[in-house]
Amino acid sequence: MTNSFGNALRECRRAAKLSQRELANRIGLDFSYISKIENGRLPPPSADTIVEICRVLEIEPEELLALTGKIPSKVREIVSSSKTAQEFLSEAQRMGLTDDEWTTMVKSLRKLRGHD
Amino acid sequence: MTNSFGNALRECRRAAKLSQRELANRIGLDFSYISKIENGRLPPPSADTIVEICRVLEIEPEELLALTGKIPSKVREIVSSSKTAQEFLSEAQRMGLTDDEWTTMVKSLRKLRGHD
DNA sequence: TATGGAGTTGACTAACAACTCAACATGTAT
DNA sequence: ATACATGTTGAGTTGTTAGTCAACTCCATA
Repeated sequence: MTNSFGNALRECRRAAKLSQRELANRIGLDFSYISKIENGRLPPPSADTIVEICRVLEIEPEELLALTGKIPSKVREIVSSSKTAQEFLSEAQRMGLTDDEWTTMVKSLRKLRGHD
Repeated sequence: MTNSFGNALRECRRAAKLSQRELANRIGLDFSYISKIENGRLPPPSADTIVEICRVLEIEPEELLALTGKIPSKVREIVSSSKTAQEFLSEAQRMGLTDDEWTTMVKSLRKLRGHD
């Protein structure tokens, strides 16, 4: 529980068969930073960096992000720029949506346009 | 456009008939800080300070908070704790929802349960 | 046994956030 | 004219975020 992010990152990185150096190079970070994060010596990186890491590891960023309590800047942008989006989220918060209900909403979202 | 928060704050403060010094004193801030914020010389204060300001001015903090582009803590909580909620928002971001579409989503949200 | 790849650690830093302090300007009432 | 409340500004402070750099250690294999 103390270092769930670091542990998850290490697992994902190993699953992708990358060394700390390789991963770090592809994002443009110092490899020692990766090491410290994996060992919980430093807190998780910024949301944007997490997204970058996931891009390189070819995994979806949601799980790692959820472990950190951080919100990616793109998402923050829509949330803070659209009044209607805020309304939506306030309502969702008020209702206290379950995971299943969120999943239903994702489906509604996809039905909004023809299904791509 | 450039300084909506500062302008709104100034209006609210004047409506409450408080000087910058009075307002600042009641929160425990330096009055010159209020001045700079009102003039857009400094960015809006922290969310907590905004809430304090609103408490003193006897107004609801939502409007001023919304002007700052900061994510209200309620919303931040759901978004950061639920992987599915993040998935939803990432998808919404990817699709670039219009305001009308967000409104549709709010309706879907309400249909999710019987109408409370 | 030495060469190289992988990981760990301590010390340091640049940029930013959220302010304070001191000095000065301006407007108003006396 | 002056006294005082109010507002503005430049410069500096303190803490946090998100890392870097150089110096190690450990391990496999040629």
